[in-house]
Amino acid sequence: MTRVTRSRRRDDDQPEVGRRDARKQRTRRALLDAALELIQGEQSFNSISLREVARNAGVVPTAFYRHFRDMDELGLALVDESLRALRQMMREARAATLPTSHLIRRSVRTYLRYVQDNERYFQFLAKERFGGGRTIRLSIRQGIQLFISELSTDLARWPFLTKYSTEELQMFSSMIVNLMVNITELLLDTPYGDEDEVDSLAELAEQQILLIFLGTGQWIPKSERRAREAQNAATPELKP
Amino acid sequence: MTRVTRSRRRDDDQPEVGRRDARKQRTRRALLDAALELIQGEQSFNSISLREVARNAGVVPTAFYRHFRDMDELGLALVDESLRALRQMMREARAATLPTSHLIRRSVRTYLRYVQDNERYFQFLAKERFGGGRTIRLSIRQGIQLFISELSTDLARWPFLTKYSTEELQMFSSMIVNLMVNITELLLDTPYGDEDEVDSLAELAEQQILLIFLGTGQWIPKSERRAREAQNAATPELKP
DNA sequence: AATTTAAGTCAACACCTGTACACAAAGATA
DNA sequence: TATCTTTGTGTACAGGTGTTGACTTAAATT
Repeated sequence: MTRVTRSRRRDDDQPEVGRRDARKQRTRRALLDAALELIQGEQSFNSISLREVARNAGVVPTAFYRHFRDMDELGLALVDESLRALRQMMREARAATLPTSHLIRRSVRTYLRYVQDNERYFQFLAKERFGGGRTIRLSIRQGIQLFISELSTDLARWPFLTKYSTEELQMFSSMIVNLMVNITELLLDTPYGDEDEVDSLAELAEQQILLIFLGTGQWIPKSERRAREAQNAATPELKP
Repeated sequence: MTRVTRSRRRDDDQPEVGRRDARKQRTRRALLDAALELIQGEQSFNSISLREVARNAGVVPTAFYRHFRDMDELGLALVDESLRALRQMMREARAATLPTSHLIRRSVRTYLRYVQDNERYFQFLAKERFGGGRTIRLSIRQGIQLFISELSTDLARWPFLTKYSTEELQMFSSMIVNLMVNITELLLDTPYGDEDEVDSLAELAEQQILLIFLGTGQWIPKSERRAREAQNAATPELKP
């Protein structure tokens, strides 16, 4: 019972462009948008129903199944979409090369602006990072881990960080990324258009990142630590 | 139509101890426990139903209303319970006074141990911090802010931090607390009993906290910054 | 001992949910 | 043009949901 009649679908994964597929993509988009909109108003992704999504997309419930097997699959599609958009933005942000302090300032500002412009996606990510099902949670965390790795390789190119192992650089990066995640989540709960609040959040982020860099300046690389261990305390000590 | 018949309830808020109230407290507890248990298995708080909670507590749905107006009220009770327990634990942890590095190590270890022992509460907090309704979200954030303030006043007593303003100390504290929140959320997703993973998480937390303290050692206090501004750059600069 | 109070039960309601199935319409294929 | 394929519709069902009101039962109060 193998399928003999082959449709015009080609073997490569290029998007279809027929009039019918255009229509399909349009309602698929409508479903995704409906879900995002409902998440903003409602509580979380798994407290909205398939019927609600369909209704909000102007489509009958059963039509939903033409696009997604169930709500989980739609959720995964949203994760993918959100992270893909974010990654592209970060790639653009890294294009510019500037002196350190300006680079921090600029990166933070453009990132926060981006979050504001794509609020719906970040609301979704923030809520599902821990609230969602296991698969969704894991794919979000995996996405964040990817950002940490990318930032890590960027840091490796900075002159005053070359002496550190990749493991150490990963730690520095993860602190910065986590810090930004935190700021993001604060930003999402500030009423839209409150530019003063956004400014102070940006300033806070800059200061926190700066503090971390100041810390790295004093951090004793793992490679050097052994030598000092012989005559000194085990862990790098604070200067009182 | 003021109520004339007064029950034996006294005006102070001491807990009642009658046989009937004992019974009431018992099923109230059963409801809270049922909710916590369901949250662990299910997705999030707002995807579990009143009937489920009642059923899981061995009680008929309508009995629920004798204890909580609706699920939101139960949610708030859970927030309160979770944070109250945590605060008490932190108070105990601060009791011991030890040299700096040992104090960090000890605090981190006992905290993580506590999280493991009260996993259900922290699961709930992590999931509802962003996934829940507005009131629950806010009361959780307010609770976290309280920890930041308490840590901040503790830091103020440390000799090498006395030169900083309360605002700056708040920033340091918030970084440490947020860092620990992050570690907590990682801990919650490690399978129970994997002590090696717990150990490496503890070590990671210690290193990150240490890095922040190293940063504070290089941080130029706001009070001194003005004097340097005259002849130097605006923000404290990195030594390359 | 008589009465009041309150925790828990029972049955019922109107509503919403996910999904199955048969069908209509229109684009794609032959 | 005739046939096949696919997207979306309509109907229907079994089950779960929050909330109601009138009830039992036992402890607390008088």
